[in-house]
Amino acid sequence: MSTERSRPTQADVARTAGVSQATVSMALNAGPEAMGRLTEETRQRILAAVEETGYWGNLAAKQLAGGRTSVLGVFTYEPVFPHAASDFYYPFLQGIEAEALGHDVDLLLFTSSHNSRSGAGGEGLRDWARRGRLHLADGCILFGRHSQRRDLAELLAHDYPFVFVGRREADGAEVPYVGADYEQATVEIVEHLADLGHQRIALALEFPEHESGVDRRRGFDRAIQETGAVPLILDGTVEHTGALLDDMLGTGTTAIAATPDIAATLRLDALRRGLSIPADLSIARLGDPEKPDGSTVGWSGFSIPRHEMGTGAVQMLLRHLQSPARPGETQVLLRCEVRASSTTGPAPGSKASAAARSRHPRSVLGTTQENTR
Amino acid sequence: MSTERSRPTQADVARTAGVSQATVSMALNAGPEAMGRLTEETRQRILAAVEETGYWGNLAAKQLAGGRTSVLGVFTYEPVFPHAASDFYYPFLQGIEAEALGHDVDLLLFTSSHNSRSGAGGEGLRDWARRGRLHLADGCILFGRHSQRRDLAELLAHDYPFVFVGRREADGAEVPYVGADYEQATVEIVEHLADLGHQRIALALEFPEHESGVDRRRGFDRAIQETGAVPLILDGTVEHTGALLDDMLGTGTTAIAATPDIAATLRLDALRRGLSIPADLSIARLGDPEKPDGSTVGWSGFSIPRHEMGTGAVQMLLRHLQSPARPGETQVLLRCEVRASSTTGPAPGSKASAAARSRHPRSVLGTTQENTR
DNA sequence: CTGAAAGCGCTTACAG
DNA sequence: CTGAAAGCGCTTACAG
Repeated sequence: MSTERSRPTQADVARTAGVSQATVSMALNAGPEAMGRLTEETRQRILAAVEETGYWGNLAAKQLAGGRTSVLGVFTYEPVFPHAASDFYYPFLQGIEAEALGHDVDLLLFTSSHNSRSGAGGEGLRDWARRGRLHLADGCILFGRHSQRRDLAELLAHDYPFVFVGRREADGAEVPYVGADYEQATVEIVEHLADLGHQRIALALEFPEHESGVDRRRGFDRAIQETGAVPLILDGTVEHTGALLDDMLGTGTTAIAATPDIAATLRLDALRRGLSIPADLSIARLGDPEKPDGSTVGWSGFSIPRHEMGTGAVQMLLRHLQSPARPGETQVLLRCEVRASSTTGPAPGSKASAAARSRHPRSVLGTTQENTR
Repeated sequence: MSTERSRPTQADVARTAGVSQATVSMALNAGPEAMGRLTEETRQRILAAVEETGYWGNLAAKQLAGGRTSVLGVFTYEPVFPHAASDFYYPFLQGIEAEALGHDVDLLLFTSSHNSRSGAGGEGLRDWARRGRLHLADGCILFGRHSQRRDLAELLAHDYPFVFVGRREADGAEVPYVGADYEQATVEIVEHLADLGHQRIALALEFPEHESGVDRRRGFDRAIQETGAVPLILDGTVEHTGALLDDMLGTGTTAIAATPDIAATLRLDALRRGLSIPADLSIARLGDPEKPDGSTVGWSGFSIPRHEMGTGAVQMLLRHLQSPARPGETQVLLRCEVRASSTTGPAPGSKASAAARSRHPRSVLGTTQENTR
């Protein structure tokens, strides 16, 4: 309960403790190693003085003098505030938080909502960057689908420490990230379908241009090569799943791998047309749904280790903060949990046996492990 | 695209622009008033140098030297991250954001979720405060139901600028807030019921101890005095609305004012018992529901000016930041929109006319205006 | 084991 | 109209 006008400083504490200001600094930041450099008695005296004066510390000064703030920023290209789509992002945040808590660092949310609304008035990340406000935090965790390449490039050029949750690219630079291995997961899904006897397999991606779409596409192509199945690339929009169905049926395609929202509406469309799943058509879901649809369908597909991506990103960031990132150690892909369930089955007319499923035991078990690319 | 190892400083900019460091500072912070103190030509030269060097500014230094960061903090005692209850809080945040955007200040979210989970590891606001991290922002907007009095007292004692969204009390100190006038709104609701001929009126509050409950209770008591109705104070829990109904029916009470969640379940209970609303029972809702129940019921009751509370709080905070708050100007209550709809009607057996409703024309119009207490 | 001193990158009077 | 200087509150070598 200080009655002074302005906040007490270390000098104030030092005065009432009868030591020098530098000693106060020592006592306050004493890591285990420096601990022995102070008498326990003076340390206690100083702590008492801290209480007495109501000293709080001045982060700005601390930071300026070269110390860390122990604050990590979180910037999201998606609206963080409650919102339909945000259920998808919640697990990421939980992971980030849990990990931060474990390391005793605080989290600061840089709000980007200017960005996600109308676009008026703000440019999101770049705004924060340009004004130097990003440096309120030692480094930053980024996530969200609508990231901008030039943002990342700018951050990289300025040597600002950050880690993206999800694989991202920037022009001519190595973006640090902790992502999910969509490519491998998609490979396994397509192989699973081929094993079930499907000869013609379709792919529908909601965001084919996006990194997450590119990865799935790459996995699809690879698996098609390996399995010798006939591919059908569909122009994927959630709105026109009817057209997708027509295309598939017209070409004799009996299985499809699709991003979650497309898969869900496609399934409903198919059922509405009297098709039965998986007897007439197998559908596999390439990821977790953005918006939980409350369905209890036993989807075949893979799920994204969102929590682990969050914790992993924080770990990587803290690591980079301690010692500069070495190239090749900045990009990590986590394994997705792949599972076969009730929306995929043997191709119509084929006699794929139960044994077919045993080809990828690992994927069905869904172990999560790191993969450095 | 600087290739230097560390971030460029004003000194670097000054060197390449051929001016002094202080001049760079001037040029960069030139408010309209100081604008005339620089040649347009040198200003341009400096801005060019800023681009060239990739200067970003150092907020810590800026703050330490006495300048503002132009960053406002937002601390919420509720989970900000997507959550059932958060729909209730969204409008507050929208208001806060909109206003901040208008004043060109950025918003920082101090995450408090440590707090809302298990309580392990963190104490929320006090954590931020003690480590001095609150000062990353010039001041702070607070909200959420689970605020701690001692937190506010501590902030006040340290002269940290903040404004609470919602009326809050602290021991022996004047907490700055922009709240909603629950007392007046409740008065109007009860008067409305009395006007409809109800002689016995019940009150059920979910959080009677909380400031928001105390205010409603005060309004209820006042209106009971004025109208001469017989009060019935019910022990309000959402879980036992059945018991509430019994109490009411047993005492011949024909109308009730209740906080939103109680009102909603009470209504369902009543309907289930074959009661008709409002013919047998009038129910008025004292506020907005925390969790939208998706009902399309035309509730009689009042709604909380959440968006305006958000904008008002930011305005007050910015005002206090410019010039220290004068006592008496720190507590504002906004008017709630009161409306009579289909869950309230004439008391059974009474002959209250339509004219009864005209007694409080203002409240029915629901104008929002400030009220300094 | 503790203190005196330099310096972090700014802003803000104060000189010229 | 621009520059030199002090100072914000810390941390971190460097002396004693």
